[in-house]
Amino acid sequence: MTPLQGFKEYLLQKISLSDDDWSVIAAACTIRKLRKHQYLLQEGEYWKYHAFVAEGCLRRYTIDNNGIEHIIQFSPENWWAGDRKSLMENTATLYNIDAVEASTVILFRDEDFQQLCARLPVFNNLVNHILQRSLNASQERIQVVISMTAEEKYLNFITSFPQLNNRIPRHMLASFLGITPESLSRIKKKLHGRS
Amino acid sequence: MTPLQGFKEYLLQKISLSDDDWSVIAAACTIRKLRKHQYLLQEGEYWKYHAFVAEGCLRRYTIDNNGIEHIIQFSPENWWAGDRKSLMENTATLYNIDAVEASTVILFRDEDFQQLCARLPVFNNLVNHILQRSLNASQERIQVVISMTAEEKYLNFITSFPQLNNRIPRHMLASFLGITPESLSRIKKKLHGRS
DNA sequence: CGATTCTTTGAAAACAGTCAATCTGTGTGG
DNA sequence: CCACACAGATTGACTGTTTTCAAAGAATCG
Repeated sequence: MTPLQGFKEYLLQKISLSDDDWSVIAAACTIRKLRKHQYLLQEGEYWKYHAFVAEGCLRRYTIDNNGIEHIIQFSPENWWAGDRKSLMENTATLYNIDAVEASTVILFRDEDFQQLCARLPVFNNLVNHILQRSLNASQERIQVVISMTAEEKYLNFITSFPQLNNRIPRHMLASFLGITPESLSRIKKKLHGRS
Repeated sequence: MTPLQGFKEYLLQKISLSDDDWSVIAAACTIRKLRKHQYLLQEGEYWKYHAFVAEGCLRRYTIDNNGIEHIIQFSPENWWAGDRKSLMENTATLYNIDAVEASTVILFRDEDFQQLCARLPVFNNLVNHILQRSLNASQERIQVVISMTAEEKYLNFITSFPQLNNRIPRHMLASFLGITPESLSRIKKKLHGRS
């Protein structure tokens, strides 16, 4: 299945589209392949797109003064990525986004995306819906990180995102959970006995 | 200034509205006064509104198995409150929302709110804009809690939200930062010397 | 292979949490 | 108006968790 077909299926799962609607959308799509570790966005740049992850997995993170990465979010296939803040406010982004695995993203220039929203109300609704879902997910994550111990956060992750657990290097999982790789290693040892 | 006038000013700061537009909006408003500690929403209930905080300050929090409160968010005047997840998915809410101070909120029933969005595109845009801002704020908060020590989180809070610092009891600030009241007390002592 | 990066392990130190007691301020009822 | 009760805030001693630093094993990639 091509990335575009994947995106079409994703859309059809959520909303109903005529063939015409789809051609309008498809016309605005740009496909970009990313190799593992390749940047989609780097701190200081200006983000101008909306990005749908068709294949692979991206991460969004910051780097602190000590050079430590802090992963805000993973975006596996069928999720969206980007930095709406940079886009909305036309400011330099504070985040880095790169590919955890070789990935394929579908890019929309913001102008095209806004036109799609204006032209296809159903598309606009979907966008809002996704925004709300993102906000919900974000707030659940806040609750997790302010209320749980390292071990609880790990357990919560492997039950909430079992499919991601195997795809992501441990040090990135540690960074996502807000703990050190050493701590994560010890927690795993304690829980699973080995490996 | 009445709560409704406050809301009107808030809107006019962000979007332009004709008098007719405003009367349509005002017609959908319900005003609710909350005493300190009074609930707007309690875990297990179904949330059906959109709520604008005109005066005072609300908090949204969960209570864990040990009976400890974890504050996800404060909503002072000119912010929105509620639980979109419960609203969207028609599920029992996982959160509690109550008044930190005596407060006034403006409530919109969801049906009315949707009608406003459909009827006034400019209102719909504002809602999206707020949603995006909320998401940005949420993600900044995630970064703070996964990357900073207790002391850094406290310092970040008092510089980012100086106006809130004086209005909120210390134990609630501790809960918001994800630390214990005792730890917060010691951090303050260390930093400010006293009080 | 060989080099780099990732992961694990160990020991020590820093950090934050717990429990219990004391102190403070506020508000209420006698 | 005072005294008391109560919730919130602070302090101290202790415990437990997590980090740090250093090193040794895996795994991965060119």
